[in-house]
Amino acid sequence: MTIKEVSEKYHITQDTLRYYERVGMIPEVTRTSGGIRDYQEKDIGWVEMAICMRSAGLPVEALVDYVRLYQMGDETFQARLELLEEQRENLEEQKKQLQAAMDKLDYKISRYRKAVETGILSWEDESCT
Amino acid sequence: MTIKEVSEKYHITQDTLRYYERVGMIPEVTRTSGGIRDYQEKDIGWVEMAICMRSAGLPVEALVDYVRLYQMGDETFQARLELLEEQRENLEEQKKQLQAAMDKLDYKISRYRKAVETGILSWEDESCT
DNA sequence: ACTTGACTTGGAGCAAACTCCAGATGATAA
DNA sequence: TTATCATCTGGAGTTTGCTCCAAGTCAAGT
Repeated sequence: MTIKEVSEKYHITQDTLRYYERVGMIPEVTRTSGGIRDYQEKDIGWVEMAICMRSAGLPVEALVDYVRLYQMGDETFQARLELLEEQRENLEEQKKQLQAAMDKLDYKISRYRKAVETGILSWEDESCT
Repeated sequence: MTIKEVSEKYHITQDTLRYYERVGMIPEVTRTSGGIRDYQEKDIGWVEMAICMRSAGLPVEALVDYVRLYQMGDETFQARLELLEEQRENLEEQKKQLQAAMDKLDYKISRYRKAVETGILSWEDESCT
């Protein structure tokens, strides 16, 4: 698969794909004899995972660390597990904050809607605690 | 409440508090006659809301827009509601991506744990599709 | 062989969201 | 009143994560 095909499949620019590889967020991609990227299934697997993790907000650096450990082989097994667990906890925390903000937004939206109905268009508490 | 007290209460730097005000993410804070910030309840309400929304990833610009509309008065009521609804949808999307990443992480972690038990320390699919 | 178009690299540029700094001013205690 | 400390402002600097560019190479069609 060419870089163009991968970029179209995952709606991500070619520049970003090269960037991910350059910084080590994914391992080096398979090349043709001429030096052109030719994404194999395993390369695409890494791309998918990178996109998924980034879309959830995992830092690039965490993924770089993971790939580095992965390439160091089986001795880094425990370290990799710990890295994943740490990132999982971060996402858990992030989820809580997301939910808190959504709850607040929902509350404000419901009040705005009610205000539209009644024609009373203002109130005091912007924080909605 | 002084800026120091607010910064300690919400674990946010004084610089960030000033920045939020400077860019218009919160309305201008009440001042003493000497020009020193003296956060009142309503100021703190805005700070709380700003911190909550930012922690969920809402862009600064969206909050600036909201405050601007708020300060323009009742004519902007509908626009404010729409802004909130749009941001709510963004969070909904963000939540889905977060969940997808968490599911993937959970799967990987469970495989790593199983591998530790059995002593078989590697497998092929890094993408865990 | 030559042209056209996709792909390559290294490095520069950019937007977002802070973060830090210097020099000035305000508040407080001796 | 003077020293000390907190806070002020405007502006510069930093970090993260891309994004763009120029100059060169590769590949496919004529």
